[in-house]
Amino acid sequence: MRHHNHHQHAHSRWHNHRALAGRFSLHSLWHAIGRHHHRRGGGASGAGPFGGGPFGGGPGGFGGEGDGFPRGRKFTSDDLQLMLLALLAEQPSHGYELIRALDARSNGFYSPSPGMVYPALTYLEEVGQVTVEVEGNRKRYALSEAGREQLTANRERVDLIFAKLTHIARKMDSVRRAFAGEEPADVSEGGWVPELIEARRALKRALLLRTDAPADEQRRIAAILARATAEIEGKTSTASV
DNA sequence: GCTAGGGTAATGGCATGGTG
DNA sequence: CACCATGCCATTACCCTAGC
Repeated sequence: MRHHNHHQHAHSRWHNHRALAGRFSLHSLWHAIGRHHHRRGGGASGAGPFGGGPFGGGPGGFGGEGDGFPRGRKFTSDDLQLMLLALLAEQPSHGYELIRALDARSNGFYSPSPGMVYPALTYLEEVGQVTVEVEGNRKRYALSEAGREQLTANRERVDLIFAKLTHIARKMDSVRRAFAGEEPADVSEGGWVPELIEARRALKRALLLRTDAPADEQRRIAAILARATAEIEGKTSTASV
């Protein structure tokens, strides 16, 4: 009800480590401002679904062919917020419940840590997209009107994210089975038929070989891909494999 | 002018503490 | 005893500066 005793215990521990830490207080940032916006000054790569992923310009070269399992960052906090909104739209719940929901939905692939979720919820509350109802010392979050609008505005994005989650979940499952030695890799790509997998691989290869293509050539390719995308979205029924 | 290295900032996860 | 919330620490990526 009215138990407000955070930040009491923190001092002792923080004091200890503080000596060797050349850093300064980042912690106050979270609940003070809510959340740090903008990644960095001129950050080039950033807002993708898999976001400023683990592989950027640093060590490790280019790793993810888009698939493979990024062990580090999975989703941007932007995307996380959208997912939270979507979940809350279905049913108001506590922060912990949301974590578990995400975890379940992705077959354990994506279980955002508390340190990520709670600040996100706090932020959403601050911008008025969710409302908080304190029940004892738990907080029940619910979607607000503004949140509903935000969700509607980004419906497409949300669907994409969840689709990706489902896709990964299936893949996860098949990998698990592979480890168990049950089935080889019949559906290793998450339920895609071999023809599709092969086609996608061929496409990647073709693109890689043209990594140095001049601008005109790149535009031509872009047009082709755009056309393909349109066609895919246009007639989802008959697979032209 | 280009490449390499170092430094700074941000994100994600883990650990601790508290309450029902 | 189990579950939830908060805070701190560690790791990773990006940008800037120095040297060749």
